[in-house]
Amino acid sequence: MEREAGAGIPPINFRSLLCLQEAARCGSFTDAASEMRISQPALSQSLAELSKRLGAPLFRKEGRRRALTEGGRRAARYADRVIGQTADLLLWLDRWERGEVGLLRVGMIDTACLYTVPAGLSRLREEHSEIELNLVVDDSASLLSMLDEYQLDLAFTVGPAGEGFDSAPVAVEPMHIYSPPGFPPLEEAGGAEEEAGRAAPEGWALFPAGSRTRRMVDQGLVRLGIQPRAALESANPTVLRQMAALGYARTVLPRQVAEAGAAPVLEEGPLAALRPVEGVWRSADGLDPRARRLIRLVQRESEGEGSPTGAPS
Amino acid sequence: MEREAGAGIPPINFRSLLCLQEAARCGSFTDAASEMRISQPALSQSLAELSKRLGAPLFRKEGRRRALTEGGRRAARYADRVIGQTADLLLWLDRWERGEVGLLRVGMIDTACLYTVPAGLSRLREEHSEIELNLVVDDSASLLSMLDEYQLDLAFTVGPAGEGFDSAPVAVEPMHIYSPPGFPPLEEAGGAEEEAGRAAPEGWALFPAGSRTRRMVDQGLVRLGIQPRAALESANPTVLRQMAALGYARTVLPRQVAEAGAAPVLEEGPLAALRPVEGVWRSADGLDPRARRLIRLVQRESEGEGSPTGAPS
DNA sequence: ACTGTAGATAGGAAATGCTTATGAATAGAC
DNA sequence: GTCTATTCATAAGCATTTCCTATCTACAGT
Repeated sequence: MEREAGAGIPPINFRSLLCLQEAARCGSFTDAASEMRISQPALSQSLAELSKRLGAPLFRKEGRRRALTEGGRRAARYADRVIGQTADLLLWLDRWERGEVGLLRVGMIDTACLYTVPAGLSRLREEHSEIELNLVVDDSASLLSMLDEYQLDLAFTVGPAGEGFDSAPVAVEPMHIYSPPGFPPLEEAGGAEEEAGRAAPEGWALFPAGSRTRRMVDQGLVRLGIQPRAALESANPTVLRQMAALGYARTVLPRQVAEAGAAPVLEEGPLAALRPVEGVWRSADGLDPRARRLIRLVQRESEGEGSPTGAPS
Repeated sequence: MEREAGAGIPPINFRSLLCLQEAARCGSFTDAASEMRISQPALSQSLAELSKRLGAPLFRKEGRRRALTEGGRRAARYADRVIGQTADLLLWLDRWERGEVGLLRVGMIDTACLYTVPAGLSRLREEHSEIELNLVVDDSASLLSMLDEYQLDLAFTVGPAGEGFDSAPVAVEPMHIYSPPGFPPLEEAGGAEEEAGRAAPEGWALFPAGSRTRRMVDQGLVRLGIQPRAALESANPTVLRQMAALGYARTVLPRQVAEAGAAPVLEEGPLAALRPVEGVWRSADGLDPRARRLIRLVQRESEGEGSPTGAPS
């Protein structure tokens, strides 16, 4: 047998609970009705209905007034509780709608987590400590699929987002070619593999094949007349910087990443790509209010550094 | 300004909360509707109304199904709570109507408290420990006025109860004249005040003038040709017995009282009155279910001792 | 007995809720 | 790709509920 949850519960209307609460408080139907801005017969009937549905008398005649029975007192306490809980729920839902409370699940690519987003995230936690945050760091493609599967509410990824998503730009990261100190000039790196005096560079340290950034970088390098061979692949830009810094390979990095490390300093070459970082969400559901708040804060905090060119819808 | 308690709370119907609960449980509107034995559009509309009234979206489209939003989950938890509390209330009210729980305020005259009622009271506490008892012992007139003022639900008093009250008999107490051991024969007590050899009785130890029992006793004594002079008045029958036992006066007592004491034993004279003890309640409100239970138990327990001749209505 | 007050009842209008029939969007099969 | 089944939304009609105004009954105080 199925559990018959809630079976046999009569159709009670909240108005009738308010009537009961007010009548209990006022000790008079007439006063309670005028407090509630409804007519006396309406309140009277409402209470009669409630009594019938609860299956017990809530009032007894006492002179020409009506006094609560014991069951009535119990029902009134119940009404107080329920109305209180309802008021709480309404308040919470209102704040939820405004984006002041609730859960926000955010996905970010590495550089967003390292540079673009954290300032805004801090501001959000300062200004709205009741927003619960869930953070995930992964590559753009994974984040977008998590977004699509409702495991995230917002993702900061490399644009463009594509079908089914809306987005707002939060930063544009200039990606330059970076070479280890003392590497031969870049022009020769494209064709001549053998170099006199010291070991020629084996290849490039690059984002993984198939990633959005890698595609972007490949195209940029091709435009520069370079056909790179990937000697090392990593989704972690810090790893790429480290490899370059150790002299194993050239790489292509967002400038913030390249400049972030301690010495040794990499030599900045030409611009290979402009990587747009966007806040992305499912267009079907619209932008979560908490997500909108975060995007705004991220944009404000990164003003001047990246180039936020549009506001979230 | 008045406190605007519960203002702005929309008219929510419990059906819609049940819909939400069921939809959350089933994960499907169609299934939830069939569980609730209503049509799918009814449930769908009910939820749409609820969402509108709460002012927040409870579901989002996810494929061709609808999934709870965070607000929806919160609202569903709220619905669970409210429905649970409602079920509790309904259960309690039902048991209250059946007289299995609740408060019972009982008033009793002394002898009822001492002899007639306690056995029934014990049974009631054994069988229905959830009935909260409030006991008052006083004279019949006081008890009836407390009953009238809604300070009692039931009173065991000397009948008849009178206008505005209903009653059920629970016992009839034979009240005999009791004389101290060695007192002169009763015939002489009426007229001759002086007696040879020892001090004649000063008079009678009687219930207070104005009390129901006193009136009853006075009439009985008159019928026996006795015009009693009250040497001592007390509402406490044990006091009367004690005075008689000490040889100060004759008295008229319910037999149970007279026989209850330790030695010395009083000499039982003729029957002066038959005092009816009744369970009494306000006719306007009908008999409280708990009171009915107690009356039944008192009648059953006193079977053979008193003479219960009728059942409570 | 007269009067004012508290609540109940009656009749009608508006809102709410339910039903069946149908439409739109989606997932899965072919 | 098209076809089909499924899931929910929408529409139209009817029943119920809820509220109003007007009136009535019961009671308390004079």
